[in-house]
Amino acid sequence: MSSEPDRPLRADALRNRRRLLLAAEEVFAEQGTQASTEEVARRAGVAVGTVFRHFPTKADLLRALMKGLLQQLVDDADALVARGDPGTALFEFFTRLVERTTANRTVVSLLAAEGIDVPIAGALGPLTSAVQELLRRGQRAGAIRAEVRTDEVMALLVGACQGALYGGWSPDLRRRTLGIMFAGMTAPPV
Amino acid sequence: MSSEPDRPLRADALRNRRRLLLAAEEVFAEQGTQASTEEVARRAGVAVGTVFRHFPTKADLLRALMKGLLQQLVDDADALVARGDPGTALFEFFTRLVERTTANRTVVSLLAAEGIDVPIAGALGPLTSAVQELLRRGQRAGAIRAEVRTDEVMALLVGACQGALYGGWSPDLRRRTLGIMFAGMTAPPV
Amino acid sequence: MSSEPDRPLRADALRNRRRLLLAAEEVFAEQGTQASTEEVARRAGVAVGTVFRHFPTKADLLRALMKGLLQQLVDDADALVARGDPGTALFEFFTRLVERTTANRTVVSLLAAEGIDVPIAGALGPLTSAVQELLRRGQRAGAIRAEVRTDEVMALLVGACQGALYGGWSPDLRRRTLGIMFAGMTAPPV
Amino acid sequence: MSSEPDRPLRADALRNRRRLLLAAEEVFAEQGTQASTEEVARRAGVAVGTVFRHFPTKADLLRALMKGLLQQLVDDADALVARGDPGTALFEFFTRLVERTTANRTVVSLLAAEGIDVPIAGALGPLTSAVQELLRRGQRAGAIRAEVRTDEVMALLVGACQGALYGGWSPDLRRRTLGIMFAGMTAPPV
DNA sequence: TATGAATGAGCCTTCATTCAT
DNA sequence: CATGAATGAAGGCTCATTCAT
Repeated sequence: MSSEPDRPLRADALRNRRRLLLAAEEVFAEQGTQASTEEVARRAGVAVGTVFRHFPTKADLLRALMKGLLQQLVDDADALVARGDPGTALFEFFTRLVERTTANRTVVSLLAAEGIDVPIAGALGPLTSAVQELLRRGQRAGAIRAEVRTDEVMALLVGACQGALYGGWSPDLRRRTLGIMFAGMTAPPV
Repeated sequence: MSSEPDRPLRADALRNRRRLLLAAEEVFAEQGTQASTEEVARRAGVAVGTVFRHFPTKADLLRALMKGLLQQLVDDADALVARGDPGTALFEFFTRLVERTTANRTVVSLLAAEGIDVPIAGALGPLTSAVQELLRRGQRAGAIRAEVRTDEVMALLVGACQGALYGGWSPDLRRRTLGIMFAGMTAPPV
Repeated sequence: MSSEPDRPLRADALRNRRRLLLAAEEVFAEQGTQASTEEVARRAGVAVGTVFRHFPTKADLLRALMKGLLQQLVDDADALVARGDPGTALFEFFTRLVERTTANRTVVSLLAAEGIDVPIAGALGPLTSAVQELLRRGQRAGAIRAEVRTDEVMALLVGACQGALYGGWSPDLRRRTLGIMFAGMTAPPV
Repeated sequence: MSSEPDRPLRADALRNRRRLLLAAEEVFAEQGTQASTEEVARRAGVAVGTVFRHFPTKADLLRALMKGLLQQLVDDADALVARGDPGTALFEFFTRLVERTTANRTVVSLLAAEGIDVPIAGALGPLTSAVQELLRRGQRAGAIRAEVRTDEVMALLVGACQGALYGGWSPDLRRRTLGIMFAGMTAPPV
């Protein structure tokens, strides 16, 4: 599910790797990316050395984490492509993502991670593709204006997540704020 | 302009205070709030001790910086309230703010500052008031839907800034993304 | 002998812990409790981080040191209780303690440590008990007056150590000064 | 009264000097000699620069303070020499000094000042002379044994002060502890 | 391979002392 | 002379990373 290793690992090593990613997600979600590696190790029930054996650098750990999280998003989007109502699938995706972000700051925290030079643009590729497909279907279904492009949608997506995170949106505020974004994608431009 | 001191200072002290805030803005904009106080001092051309004489704590420096930056935003908004076209003033404000953020990550970096317990909600008060006025006028001018509330607008504002910052919006992308937000505020909801 | 760790440690860690306490005793004895942690590390031949791994705070190090030193005193007193001549054991204890203090200001320096909130009164408990027993035996042997109480004896003990430390008592002066204290405990009051 | 300056001073400078010594006594009594020079200045109602104009070094300030305090003790002792009951004057002096110390840690704090290399032994000279005289008279009056020497008495004095300071002697404990010292000076040795 | 102790650069902050105003 | 801002050397402590066990 989350971020496969580069090469086959012994069963216990693989288990540790998974535990670590889970623990890291928790810890960074709670405390931001400044949380210490020690804390991640503690939460995973291993020693620091183990963290560094699996991820030679804190940045590597963050990268792996992000890769896994992005994959989940892609899977989510793909599922909506496959089974969702074309007219609302994109909006549904937005809503879910923001909901998740509100409760879990990891994705955004990672996007915002200042010290880690993850080639985000590149890593975002697969997610962008999935969103593109959702967008295309929404447009075909007549629910979204034809001129809307994928990069705007991605921009809105990131903005919504960040805004939700640092603004602490309530469910109601979230609904109304996204409502405006959705209306903007539907209606003719100003 | 930016964050007045609590008490009258000698000419040289005042000059240093200003230099410090300027340097801090630069440094934190470039490196995020984790940049060292030492670096701020170096950039300002003073010794560390001087930073701490003016701002007893790093958090105090960040607070002062934020206060000044917010004040600039409020002034900007107030000017638009006084002299702008009611129908577009709010949108104009959005655009300017995002433009500035794209080039200067400080505001956003501060909003996102995790370690600093700035009473952001409180400090945002005056800005919120100014935005509220811009919104009200836009609504009176018939350019913005009546149901749109201030908190959604603030949410969009923060989201736009954050998105622009971490997404690295080009001028074109910025125009289109904000265009969707504006359309959403103008048009009837989905 | 001196201040056991809370939990089992690896051989090398234990060795370092001991080295640290030894170095700390030396350093604080020479320079007082204001000596830097860095200096303690240097003397112990380790890096600062190691000091803080063993003792999260300078105060913790001082506490541990004091605990160990007090334990030595208690052991010393207990030995005199078990094997000493009841009539002179208490005086013997006084003499030994002061002798040691003259050469090693640590105990006193710690007692006087102003910044460290060691619950001295509490920590002194076991020592007080041992002294009490020495006193009782001295009284039973008819060598010390019945009215003398433990707290006076402790007060004299502390005073003697402090006096010896800051006065730099010579062996002869020490003998005569303690002689007066002992005479005071033996003879009827003025 | 307390520590005259080396050369004549302007009226205001003299006033400041006195204020400073008073403030320093207060501050160091409360917080020990580690209290900051800034705090002394604040308490005296002057700027730091003024402190350093009068006392080029913190150590100089402490030295001056001590000189003044010692002078008070000497005056006290001299008064007892002149007007006290020979048989009890020395004991009276002990009691007063310890009483004062219990409430005011300055003298002792200074004696214990680790960083300041005051030639205490030398500075103690006049006090020693006065004590010597008190002792001599006590011995002539038959109240103190002939073999007791001045240095023992000084040693007991310092010990009593230090003990009282760090032990926090209650009035009762003080009486009993000094009682033993006095008995020891009166009675024949063990 | 896992452990967890050791390392050491770097951070924030304090404070005696100097010096421009 | 007084003022109080500036200096800069420490000091305590953290934490990513390395390495002996």
